[in-house]
Amino acid sequence: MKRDSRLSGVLHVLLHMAQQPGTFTSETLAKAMDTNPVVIRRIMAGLRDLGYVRSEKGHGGGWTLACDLTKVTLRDVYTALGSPSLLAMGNRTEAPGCLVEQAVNAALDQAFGDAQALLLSRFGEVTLAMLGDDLRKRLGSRKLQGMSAHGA
Amino acid sequence: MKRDSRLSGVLHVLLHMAQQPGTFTSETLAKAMDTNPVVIRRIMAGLRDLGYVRSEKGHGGGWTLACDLTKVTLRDVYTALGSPSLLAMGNRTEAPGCLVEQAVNAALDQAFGDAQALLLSRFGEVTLAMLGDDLRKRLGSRKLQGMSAHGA
DNA sequence: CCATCATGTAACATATAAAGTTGCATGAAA
DNA sequence: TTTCATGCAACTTTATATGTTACATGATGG
Repeated sequence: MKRDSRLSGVLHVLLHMAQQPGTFTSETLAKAMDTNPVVIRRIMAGLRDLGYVRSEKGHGGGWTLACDLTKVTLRDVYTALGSPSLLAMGNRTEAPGCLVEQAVNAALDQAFGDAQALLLSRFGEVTLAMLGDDLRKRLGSRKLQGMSAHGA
Repeated sequence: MKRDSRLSGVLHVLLHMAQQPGTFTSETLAKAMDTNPVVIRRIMAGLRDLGYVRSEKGHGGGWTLACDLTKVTLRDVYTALGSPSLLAMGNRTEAPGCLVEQAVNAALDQAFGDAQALLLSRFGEVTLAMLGDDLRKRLGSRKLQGMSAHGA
């Protein structure tokens, strides 16, 4: 399966925006992420609907942060993306008539459920502000070497 | 992403075989699983290479179990499949130059790593024999209703 | 009012990986 | 030597994330 990197992508966008106040166009963000503006709008749509960011059209328009970064967790962002499936593996058949399959599903579902719960729990423990703090640390040590955030 | 059901599938096959001694052709197993014989051979190849099952050609040939079901865990089976990726999500870019991306990756990798470790650990706790026991329980209660393993 | 800018969205194209299918080679048994 | 079964390569199909194009919508500045 192709790995889903939307969560990674949207966090990257949010963290970039958190680095300085103001509005950012999809094109600006897309360039920083080396992707297409439409992709930015796509992954941001859910966040807008939930009020974490705002978007405005026309001159001077673009995206702005509209939430308390200390309150929004990775889990909130994940939910805003529509809670895409976390696991690459699944049951061959859901609700099978075959008892053998039922036994297999029961065993796997147990493990899958635990892993999903753990992931969501971890996501819930990390706020965007924490990511920003970590980033500032990285920026600090990098600045000592005279390099920028995107530096080679 | 399309969900990988090979682990589910191969466990189904093994559990079917464990229900009665003897050899099973790929075609027989494929019919029970409602799939193609080549798919069976494909998902069984790794298990054969590791000695968990044997395959023989020609008249009377087919697949036979060749392991102690109390010793082989779901993790062993997973490994035999080639340890396919467990998570549906991943980082947008591995080893990025962008510090923002590095911060995002660090946070996600933590959660992803924990979830993977938990899954592997759970897999390691469940043997094929345990699956068989669970299946027998299910068969028992179903028999009281006059139904077979595949019965609708 | 209108030209410009930016988002919103649909539609289409591409990439990747699992699952299914076909064809044939290999080898064992009757 | 015919039949049966696996081994395997190559191809098709399907699903999904990602990328791209085109155009509608609406806001701003002239």
